[in-house]
Amino acid sequence: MIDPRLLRDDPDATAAALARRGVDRAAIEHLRELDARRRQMIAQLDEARAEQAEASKAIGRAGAEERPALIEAAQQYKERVAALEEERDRVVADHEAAFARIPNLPHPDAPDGQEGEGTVVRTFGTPPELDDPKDHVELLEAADALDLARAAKVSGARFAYLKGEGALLEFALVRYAVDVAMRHGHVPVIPPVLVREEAMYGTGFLPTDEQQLFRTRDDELYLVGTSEVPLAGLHMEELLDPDQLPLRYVGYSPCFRREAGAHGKDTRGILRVHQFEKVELFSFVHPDESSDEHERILAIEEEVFGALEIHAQVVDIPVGDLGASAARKFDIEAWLPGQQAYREVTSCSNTTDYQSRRLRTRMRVEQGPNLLVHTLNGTALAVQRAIIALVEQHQRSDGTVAVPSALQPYLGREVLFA
RNA sequence: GGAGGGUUGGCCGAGCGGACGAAGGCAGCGGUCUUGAAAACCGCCGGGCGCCUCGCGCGUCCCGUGGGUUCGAAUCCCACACCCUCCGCCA
Repeated sequence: MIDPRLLRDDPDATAAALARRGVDRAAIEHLRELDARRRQMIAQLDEARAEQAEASKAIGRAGAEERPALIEAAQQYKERVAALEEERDRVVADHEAAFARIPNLPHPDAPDGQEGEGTVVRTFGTPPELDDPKDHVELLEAADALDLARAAKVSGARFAYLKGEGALLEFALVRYAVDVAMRHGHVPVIPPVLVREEAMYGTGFLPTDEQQLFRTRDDELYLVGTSEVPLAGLHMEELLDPDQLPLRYVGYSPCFRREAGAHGKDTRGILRVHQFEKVELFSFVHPDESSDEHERILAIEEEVFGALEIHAQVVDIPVGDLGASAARKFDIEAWLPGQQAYREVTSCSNTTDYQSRRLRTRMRVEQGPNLLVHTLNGTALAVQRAIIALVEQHQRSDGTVAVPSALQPYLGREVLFA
């Protein structure tokens, strides 16, 4: 949710910023009208309530003989307040619904453009030289580290079994990534992965991404698509002391995505599956510090992949491809020899106060009004995609995979699939 | 799954239809005292929204959440959530 006051105080600049994300002027005007009506209704209702309270208090002070007449006279206030409350509720609901669908204001430095038009900021690592690269499915299945056929029988398309060294690879990568994050001050967390609607709404996945979410039938809970959701919710409805900030976490959890609308896309292997595991970075920071924190999180991501000796590029995502809650986003795209393409392996977003406004996570300010904190999230390591990049880039002609030295202590071996 | 108890401000804890945003205590902040500190004493000490003559003002809402009764609800009624105890089940 954006700040309604911004629209009130500086409508032109706000409209211009939102126009970059495709929100048109008519929608802006509609929001302004709803905001004005809402405030008018609140003022009217407050006034009516003040009158009613005054009348009621007079009854309390009055003697027994005067009361019946006063009570009768007070009846009218009750009806008027009730009518105004009803109208206020309607206006507030309209206001909420309209604002909930407005995406976050883009960061001034975020580039214009649509999906696929991002700016490559830099590349790192050395591109592998491979004569006849196999893709991850060939490599992993040959080593019995991946079983897609049986997963399809048990769970359907876009599910997988990681077995043997495939399963060990996950344990090693996760622990490795968590260690890197912890070195940078992030506290490890295993969060709940079933959450209430409120948490989904608060993080901006509802109402805009509903078709991406798995929902439980009997309990009105959602399976999270990322641990960003429960991590963001960790401090909902809290007023934090400034000296508690920044709060930095690293979560490990499975992630569930319906991938509706992605039919026929990335159907091979484990690049795009309904269930995967991810190590996620999350920070709550003072609003002045979110841009710096964003760079910090991106640096951790680069460290994770850099030390795995994976060649990749950092992309500044254009405003047309941002999620609803993000003001700016950087992806790391690793080179996948099996596809001869750079594909997204991490993503980090600065969601400024968009999530904290809905989740009501604030910080105390000595002088002046308390502030909403800024929240940021980033992928330390998405297990399945990291496995793909790792085995495809470090494969050797005999189908074995060289383990980068940073991972060897975690895996307990120098070569996989031997 | 069954039975019972609970949810009040940063914390503890009173209040059980009218003067209650809520006693009292603790913590915190400011002051008096003191060479300094402690103690003692005095004062301050929640949040949201709205208004504006933008004043360290005014109004309104918030005692788990949402409804209801009433001129008036922290207090009465209903539903839900969460926590605790016991039984059952269970990694």
